Amino acid sequence: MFISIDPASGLPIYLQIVNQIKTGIAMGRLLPEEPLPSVRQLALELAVNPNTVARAYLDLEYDGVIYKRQGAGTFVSAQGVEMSKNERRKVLGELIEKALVEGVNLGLGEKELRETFERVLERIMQARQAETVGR
Amino acid sequence: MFISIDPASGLPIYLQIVNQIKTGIAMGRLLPEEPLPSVRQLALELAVNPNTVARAYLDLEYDGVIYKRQGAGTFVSAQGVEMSKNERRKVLGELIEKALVEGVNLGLGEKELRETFERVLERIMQARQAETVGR
DNA sequence: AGTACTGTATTAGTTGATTAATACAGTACG
DNA sequence: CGTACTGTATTAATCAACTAATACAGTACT
Repeated sequence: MFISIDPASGLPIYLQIVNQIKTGIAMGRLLPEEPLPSVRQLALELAVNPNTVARAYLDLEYDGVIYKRQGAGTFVSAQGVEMSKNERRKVLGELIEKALVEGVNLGLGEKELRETFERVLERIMQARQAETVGR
Repeated sequence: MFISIDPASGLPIYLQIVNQIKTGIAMGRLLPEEPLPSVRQLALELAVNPNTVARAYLDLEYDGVIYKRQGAGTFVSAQGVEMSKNERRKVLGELIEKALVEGVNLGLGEKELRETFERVLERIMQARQAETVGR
């Protein structure tokens, strides 16, 4: 697995797991229906209590990006967020606003904000395509 | 003052203050060198301990968006973040990545991501211009 | 100088988040 | 059917975040 914990990060372990898995899915490194490591397996690998991993998986399930089947394991969802498109746009809008407010207060101009956005978007989209092509 | 606290928000009071002031500055509702309400005044208004407001102001000062002068009060900085442009882009990039990862996992496509970004950016830029023109 | 305003420091109480130990319960599959 | 794997529940310890009470210290301004 590609997950690594940084004890000095200050961010709770379970959130580090959540973030990295979310990023992995968004980047296409984890494809729909692909199994995640079992709670125990990942816990062992990260030298962490199984409950901590379970907590991360719980969050991810709540967000709809993974699903679980007792005895079988945990899997990446196939794009199944039960939210209206408007709600999803609202959530996204708030996160983008947060980023832009920060950017403006850092003294960055409209052009730089656009450039940074494009750069990040391109990177994500290219990563996704590279992954979905290779399998 | 335009700040309002939502006790049910879950977000700490001091962070609600920080966010709203940052947004206010980014939107141009608060202009450089403009004074903020005193710690006591805002605390009274929000029915909150002065230290809570002070804590918010401390964060804002650390981020460089305000500065304080004993006896005189607290003021909006004039774009004074001491960070290289590269560092600032990195910070912004991380926040945008976070937003985009979330957006992708919500099932939004490239087009919708762009649209949402443009919508939010336009809103901020227009607000800024409206404010800076009116004074 | 004195009064009334600024922000600051100290201390302490409360609460919730985080993680872990450990024991439980359900499913796969030889 | 039983063993070995899944995830789950319970409980508890620890720690840090948050907020408040209260007292302190510096500046403005008449």
